[in-house]
Amino acid sequence: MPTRKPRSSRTGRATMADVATAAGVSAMTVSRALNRPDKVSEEVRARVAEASRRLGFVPSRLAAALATARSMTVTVLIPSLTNSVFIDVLAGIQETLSPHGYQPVIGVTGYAPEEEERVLRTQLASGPDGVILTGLDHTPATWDLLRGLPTPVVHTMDLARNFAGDTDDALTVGFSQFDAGHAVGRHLVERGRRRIGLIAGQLDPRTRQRCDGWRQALVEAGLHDPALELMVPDSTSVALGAELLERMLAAHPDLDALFLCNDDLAQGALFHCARRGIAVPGRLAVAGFNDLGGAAWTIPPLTTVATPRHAIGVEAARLLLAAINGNDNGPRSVDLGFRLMVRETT
Amino acid sequence: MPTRKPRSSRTGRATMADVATAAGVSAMTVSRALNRPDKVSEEVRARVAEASRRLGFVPSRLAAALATARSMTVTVLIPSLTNSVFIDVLAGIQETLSPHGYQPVIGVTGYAPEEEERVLRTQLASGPDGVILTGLDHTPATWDLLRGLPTPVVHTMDLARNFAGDTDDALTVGFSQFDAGHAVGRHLVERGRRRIGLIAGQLDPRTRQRCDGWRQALVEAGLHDPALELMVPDSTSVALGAELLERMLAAHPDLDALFLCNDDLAQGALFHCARRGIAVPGRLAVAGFNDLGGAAWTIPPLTTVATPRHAIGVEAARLLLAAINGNDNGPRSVDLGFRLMVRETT
DNA sequence: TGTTTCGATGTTACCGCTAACACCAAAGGC
DNA sequence: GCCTTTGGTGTTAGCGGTAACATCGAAACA
Repeated sequence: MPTRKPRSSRTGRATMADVATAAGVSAMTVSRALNRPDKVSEEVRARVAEASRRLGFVPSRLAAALATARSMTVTVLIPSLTNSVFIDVLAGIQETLSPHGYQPVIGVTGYAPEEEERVLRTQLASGPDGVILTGLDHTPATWDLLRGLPTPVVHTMDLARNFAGDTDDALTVGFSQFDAGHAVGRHLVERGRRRIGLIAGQLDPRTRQRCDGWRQALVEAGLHDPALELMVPDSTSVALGAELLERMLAAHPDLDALFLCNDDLAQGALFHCARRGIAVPGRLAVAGFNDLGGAAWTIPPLTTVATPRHAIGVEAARLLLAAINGNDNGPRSVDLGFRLMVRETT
Repeated sequence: MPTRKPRSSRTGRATMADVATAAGVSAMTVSRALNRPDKVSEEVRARVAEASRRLGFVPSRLAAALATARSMTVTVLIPSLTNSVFIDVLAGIQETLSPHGYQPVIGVTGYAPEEEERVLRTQLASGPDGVILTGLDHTPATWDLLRGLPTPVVHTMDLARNFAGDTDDALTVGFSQFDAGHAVGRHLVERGRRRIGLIAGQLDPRTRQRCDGWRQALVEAGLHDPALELMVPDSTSVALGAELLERMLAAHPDLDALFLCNDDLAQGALFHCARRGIAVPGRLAVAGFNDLGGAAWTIPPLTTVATPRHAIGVEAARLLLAAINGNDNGPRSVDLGFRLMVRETT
């Protein structure tokens, strides 16, 4: 009867104890050899490495996490996976956390604070070392949860000072959506436009802030006409942009400028103009938002607002890492600004 | 002196033992009340629920995972976060796994099999209950790792039968990249084009298969000219498409049709044509690949190949869930096909 | 009425790792 | 030469759950 290898684990995988036996040392020494090599003699280190390799040992992060109370994961909650804005933020987060051994774990909230609360609850069960959220509009229960957390929390895409609620002195990384919207409004005004409209979809708080900023700029110029605002809850798309512009022009043929709260809407609007022979910017000026991939490559190239999405992810992750490591003396709120990209549609 | 609440945990959070004490039962009963309510009397169930709520108890998934050897996580490895193709797949996976309580954990491989191996290694340390990979081109060591896994593995975006290596009878979900490329090539030939070029970036194995299919179609028609192939390793973008088309036209002004291996390249090509006054499809036919968001909204609308990205994610997750639950008698390879979207650029 | 059955609950022993402390031999100080 | 330091290693206990088995009272049965 052949002796079986002493793979003790239920999963059939080698455990630290197996490696210890094979290397003729204790489990603790194996742990040290792997995690704090300087604490172990060179000879033993080599024996452990060899045994470990031979058995194909993969240390269980689960067990380590349980023992050390550090999971090396970070919960990241975003509204949607299909909106490239959040994916860019996520990419920045992932690139920054990864080299430090932290694993982002993604939750999708569908733009709904209640769903966010639910997802956060389930994610907290796996004991993340930090949390990154989108926006500051959370349910009261979510704020309670966050307050009770022993780990740091960073909010992105918005700034505490722009939020109309108690933010608990939270860590925030973003830019002023209001100011960005305002800048677009003012730009259209300065271009001499008088009948300036607004089209928005996906009415999350950030979109609303942009709209508020735009409205404010128009009010300041004495040009605001509520009839020229078309806001729908549907998620944005090129098709929606074309459709909404058509509706708006039917009702207000005198429209001479338009702010669309996301570039895909703007792209749809440009398409509609091309199809209908509406001169851009001759008869209608068009501005978008976000400076997504193709914005510089529409015809004519789209005026829009470049938002620092990737940088927000990077900075949020940095702030979080600092907080995890106990550096709580850095900035609590980081404003990464935005840039109005004036191209040829205005 | 006020008595402190018996929060035993290091993290300050309530543990199951705390809830047990509060409810006047044993920890095991709490566990049962939460996980198998039918095994517990209604009265105790209520007491546990109440105590649990009062203490804000969140059961530690880590501890549960360690005890049950089920982490309820699935490792998902994708080449890039910024390519929307993989995000669409990911969204399908996430939507499908989530209702079953499984949490996708994402790893980014940067299109490099060696990096994939490295990322996989670190991810396996957290004991996922399943693995979903992109493509079938893995390092030998990766294949070894996968073979040794006690959990199921699904490969996406490709089909075992199209792969020129040993796939170990792996579970695969995808479509034939080769056939899709071939369909585009044949379509351009059938439109009567004679000087048909190819532009490709991001030369991963799937892109290469598309190119191979296209080439085969041209060879079959006796129209293949290697000089009309322009393949670069850079990642694709609208800007790159415009630039590469300019280069190709400079060298081959007689070009009358072009297949670009991704829609963003095609969009750039269309932009270049508009700028240079090149009639599409009059003088030059253009076809893209993937049917990304704006493809139907270019001017003119882009002929491209619609790929079932979301469905691939959904189906991959389904297959994986079935395998996790021991249903190994389903299909091992799922071909979700593709659709040639003939619009106005060809 | 005594025995069996069964549903509800408790006990024990881990899962795989690491913190904290114990231990021990060799090196260093006086 | 004796006592302290020190570097290397082992031991013990426990992280927060759960599987498996033990227990026990009441209902069901003979």
